[in-house]
Amino acid sequence: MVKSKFAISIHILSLLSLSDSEWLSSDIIAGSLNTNPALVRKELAALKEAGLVEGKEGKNGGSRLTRPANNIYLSDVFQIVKENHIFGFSPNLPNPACPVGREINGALEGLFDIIDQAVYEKLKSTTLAQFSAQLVS
Amino acid sequence: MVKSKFAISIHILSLLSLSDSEWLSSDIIAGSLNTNPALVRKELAALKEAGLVEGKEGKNGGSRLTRPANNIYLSDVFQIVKENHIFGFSPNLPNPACPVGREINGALEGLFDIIDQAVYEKLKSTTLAQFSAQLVS
DNA sequence: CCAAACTGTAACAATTTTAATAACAATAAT
DNA sequence: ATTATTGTTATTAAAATTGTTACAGTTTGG
Repeated sequence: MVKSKFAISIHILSLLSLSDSEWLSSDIIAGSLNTNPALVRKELAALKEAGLVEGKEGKNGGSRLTRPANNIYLSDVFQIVKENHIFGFSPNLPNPACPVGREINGALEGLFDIIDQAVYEKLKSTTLAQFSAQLVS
Repeated sequence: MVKSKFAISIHILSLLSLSDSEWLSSDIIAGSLNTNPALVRKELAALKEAGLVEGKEGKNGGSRLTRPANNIYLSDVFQIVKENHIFGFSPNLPNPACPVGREINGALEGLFDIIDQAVYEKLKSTTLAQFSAQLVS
């Protein structure tokens, strides 16, 4: 996973969640994130592909949630942005002539699956509505 | 956290755990990891600073565990290599003129602490001895 | 005591990953 | 028609990570 994708997606979704069904442009969102609209659209593309967000092209277009924020779990977001395990493997293939080198990645894979699952379960206990409510108190 | 540090440290510690109190050189360890001895020594430096490993300089020197592998928890390793949160923040400071931008990082910080803690607890349930035993079955 | 085998550490180079930017066709509103 | 906006691709720039080299300092064994 690209480390910061989760934070960026949560930020975007929080804005959409609080904008009350308005179409929000990538320009406005980029302003809050202090980044580039094209970057925001790339992130939005993933959220749209996953069905969490819908887009409207053309003038006065933008993005909005497809379902209420209290029906979106932070674990859903994790699942969307998660491309790899949270922990990474060593960049080089370990030495297969060594017993440890031969077996380590398989063992790590099993461990990493367990960790990913634990994070998923933890994130399942918070909805986007609960999270974004903190931001306007 | 540098993503792959955990995997590399676990690999090193597994080798030390299975080498039965012998001093293991960074050259041997690098051979199993298929990387450079200097890189291994850098990782070892962190493990030594944390008191998990001790080094012996000079000829026939090397590294070994300071305590039995069944008294080392994978959570100990996590704590050593973890420099930041598992999840990262967006690289830019969010816009403080936006209510969401102003509050988001604080809210994320709280969430990230919870996630780190969940991972820590999960890793606490496995010892280095249990992990490395899988590698030689 | 000397040569050899190590560690520990710093500095630097190379590579890879990530983020930023630019560009533009397509679409919709006014 | 003109303007605002998405969706997408390509490219450049920046940052992070990994690899490499070098060498002083420490032990061991002959």
